[in-house]
Amino acid sequence: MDNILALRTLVRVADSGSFSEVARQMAVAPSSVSRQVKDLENELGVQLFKRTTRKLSLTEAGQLLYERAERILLELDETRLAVTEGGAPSGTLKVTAPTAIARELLISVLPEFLQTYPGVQMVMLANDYVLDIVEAGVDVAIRVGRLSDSSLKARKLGDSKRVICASPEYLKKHGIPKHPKDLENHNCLTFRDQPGFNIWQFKDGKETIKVKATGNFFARGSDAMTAAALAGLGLISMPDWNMGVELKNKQLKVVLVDYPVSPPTSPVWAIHAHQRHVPAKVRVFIDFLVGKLAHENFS
Amino acid sequence: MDNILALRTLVRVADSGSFSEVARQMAVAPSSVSRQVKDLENELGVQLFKRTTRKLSLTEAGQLLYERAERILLELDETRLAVTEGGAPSGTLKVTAPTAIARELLISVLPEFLQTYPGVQMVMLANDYVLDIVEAGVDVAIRVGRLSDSSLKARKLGDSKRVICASPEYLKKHGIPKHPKDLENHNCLTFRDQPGFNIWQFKDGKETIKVKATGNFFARGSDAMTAAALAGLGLISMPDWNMGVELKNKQLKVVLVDYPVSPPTSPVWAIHAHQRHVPAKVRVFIDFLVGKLAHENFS
DNA sequence: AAATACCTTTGCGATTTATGCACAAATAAG
DNA sequence: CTTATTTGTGCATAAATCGCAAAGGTATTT
Repeated sequence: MDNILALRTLVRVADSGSFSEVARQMAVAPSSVSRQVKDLENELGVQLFKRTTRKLSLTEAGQLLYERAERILLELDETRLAVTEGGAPSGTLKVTAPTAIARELLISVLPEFLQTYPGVQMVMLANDYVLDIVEAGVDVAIRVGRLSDSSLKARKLGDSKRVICASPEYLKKHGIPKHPKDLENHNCLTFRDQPGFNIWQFKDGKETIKVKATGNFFARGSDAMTAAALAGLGLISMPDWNMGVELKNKQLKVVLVDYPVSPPTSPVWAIHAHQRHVPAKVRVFIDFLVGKLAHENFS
Repeated sequence: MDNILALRTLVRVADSGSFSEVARQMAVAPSSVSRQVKDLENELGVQLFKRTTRKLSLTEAGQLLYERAERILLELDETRLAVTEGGAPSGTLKVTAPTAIARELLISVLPEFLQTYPGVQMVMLANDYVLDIVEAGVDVAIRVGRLSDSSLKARKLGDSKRVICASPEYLKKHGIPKHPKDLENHNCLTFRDQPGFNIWQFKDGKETIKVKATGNFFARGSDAMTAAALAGLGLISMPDWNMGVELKNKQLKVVLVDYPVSPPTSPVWAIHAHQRHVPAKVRVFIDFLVGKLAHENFS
């Protein structure tokens, strides 16, 4: 009775009342139908059909098996649908991303994503240290820059540019720098915990321009930096994705657009565990990110 | 997902958390276990286990399938048990028998049978004409004499003797016949619708003695005959199973025991539809009859 | 009554499918 | 670093399945 096909056959035979009819429906030889039922009978040691060559009817045992088999087959089909998600992605999606990107994503794309896929629930882990995604059971991680673990599959979401920007109020008050060298006369907000934190590098054609950024404010953490810039304290040098909203809302303005900050770009990746079968929720999430970020892409 | 064995494997793997362990339990090669799970994953297009070579854990989809598969497998096992009756006979047993035998059986063996097999319910069709047992959906038929349909399986329950008997009162009043010829001076109760109804034949060694039975009462139907004999109207010639109770209770007494009525015996059969798998209820019923009737056998 | 059409079942050859074994890759433990 | 155990893969073999053809049977039709 561990042969589901035989049970399916049994049910169809009971419904149609004919072996041949079922054989035609299932596009198999009538002998195959006959044998499946016979094997079932032999295995159970019970007659399932009363057969006169011209008429079929269920025996008592057959009736019992028919009713139960129908239930079981239904449950099996429901299970298949549930497990394959019926093609529709579902389940809990555990995502980790740097805090800044997490914030950006939360504001810009996640609401629409969750609305598009109602079956998906999301857990967002926003942290700026690298965690073991398989250890933490994370489905998707957003990473910037070089990747380490090759057992993970990565998909590029775009390139992140480091840009120099400030609030319109600040620029109106102190003027807009036209050349990197102008920065030496500006208030440059810097991290203090990075080595070389105050050396800003620019490209001018093939030349590299190094500028020592100085200012009266130091912050730690990208959020604090952004807040300081918003408050008009000075210029900041930040990956553009850290300020997606502010740039879009013109709360911050990019300067020195003709002098790309060096190193020019660093890739942004969506990575996920490399397994044979990528869950639909993961696939569609990354697809969604790629689609959303293709145009309004960190710039 | 139509492979139940794979589902069983999945459940056991999920329970034990090890492919090898399951392989040992099921006495198959570890590769077999691995492949069954892999095939399941491929078929569903979903990863079921997170595998690190040393640890196994269910994925979200795997957990879903595990829970549902467990239910389904349980139902399958229950179904198998229900259909095979767990070896215990059950269901409705449709029996047909000549009215007289039906009466005898009802009184003597059926109560004990039904008590012995609580799962069995009985429908008794008592009638003296031959019906098509497959047509009528009869499980067991009791028949006397020659059998016609060879597509049916028969088992002999015993031999029925035709005997001459009368009530003790009658015999006391008119005397006990010592020789068949004595019957000519007795009141012999006869059927009227059988050809030669009034010629009673006896064996005396190799000789056949024919006696013309005459009397002042004619009846139709064995019950009426028995009733007439009980009332002391005269002697009757009847198959002994027609009067099992009356003979046992000494309400009727057999005479001429040394002169067997000819033809001497006719077999009594239990017949049932000849099918590959005889239902347990049929088997045990016939076994029960044979056992019960082996000794107190129509005599 | 004979013929016809259709259904079920069985044996057999061929194909498909599953299984075990040996070996590789990977990881935890000593 | 070595050892032992576990999972996964190819390959040869064993087992199950399928379709075809033929037989046996039963209604319906001529």
